[in-house]
Amino acid sequence: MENEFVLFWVKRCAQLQSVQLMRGNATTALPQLRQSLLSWYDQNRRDLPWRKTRDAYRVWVSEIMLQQTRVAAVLPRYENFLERFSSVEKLAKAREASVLAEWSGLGYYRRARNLHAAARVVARAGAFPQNAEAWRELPGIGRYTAAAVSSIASNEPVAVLDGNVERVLLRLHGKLGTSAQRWRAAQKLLDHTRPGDFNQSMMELGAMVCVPGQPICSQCPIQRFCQTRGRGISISRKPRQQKREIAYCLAQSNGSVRLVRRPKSATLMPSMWELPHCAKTSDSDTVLFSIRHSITNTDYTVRVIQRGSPLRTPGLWVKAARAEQLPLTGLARKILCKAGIIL
DNA sequence: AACACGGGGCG
DNA sequence: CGCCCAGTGTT
Repeated sequence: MENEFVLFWVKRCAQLQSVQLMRGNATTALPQLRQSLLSWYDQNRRDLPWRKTRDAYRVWVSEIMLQQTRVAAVLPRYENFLERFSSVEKLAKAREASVLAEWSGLGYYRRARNLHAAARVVARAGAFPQNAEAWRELPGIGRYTAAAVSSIASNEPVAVLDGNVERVLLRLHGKLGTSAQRWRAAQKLLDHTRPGDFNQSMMELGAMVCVPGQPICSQCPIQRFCQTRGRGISISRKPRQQKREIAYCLAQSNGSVRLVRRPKSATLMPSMWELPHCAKTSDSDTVLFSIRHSITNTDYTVRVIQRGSPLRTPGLWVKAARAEQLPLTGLARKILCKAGIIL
């Protein structure tokens, strides 16, 4: 009886706090929300390699890699990259082709080019930018990444807004305003004592609990403050994937493979290496294997062809060991791996 | 505000 | 095989 009475008041207070939060005059609910989220994060956060450090360079590299890219895809590549380019000075001194080769398969290669160019700026300056506004001036660093790096590495109280945070905000408040309003909402929520952890806790919540599709509200630490609590709030869909077919030639000889370099002027993956295209096939050609490769909104079915007649293919003969060090496109790497030519 | 830019995982 | 994920820079 007494327990029920207490429970009633706990719920009642939660309701009142939620209302206050929604109306924006909420000075009591906000600290509790922050505390709940941070406690949850402390106990449930995934043990990711970039969370073991607050080193600006390492945080920076992780944020660039994680742009538009899943954690699972970054995981096997992050440590390798940092081993190869162990400091911002080392990265600055490297050739762009080496950086691209290490990035091969991660996609959005402009990220790697910008990271490299920015490393040269930082190395020349002799110091990392000291706040988000300064980070923002480097190529490849937009508003999100500047806030992420600065809050995590330097505890600057500046909020991040990415797809995860937007989804959390949408469900928490039941609506999403304009872009400017979203940034303000995120900033208003931010915990100023632990800004880096708070930012990560918002993104972690979006990734693990407040997921796209059906959120797992039973596990949500801020359910009490949430306006929607799992009621059908979702983000609009993307356009369908187009299907296309394409063929490449796989020509081998004496431990070498035929490769072509994309034009420097190409819009897509300039200067990177791939297999020669196979425009048309003859009866003597063999389909070694087919693989799927999906890029943005195009879903490719790729046939890998071995020429029956010794047709002249463009490109250069490249030793297998050498090919591995080239900036290969993800697809080229995938084909060479599947053919057993590289690892 | 719209578009271009890669690639992988899941069922 | 269909479906899902989400920052930066340019126009």
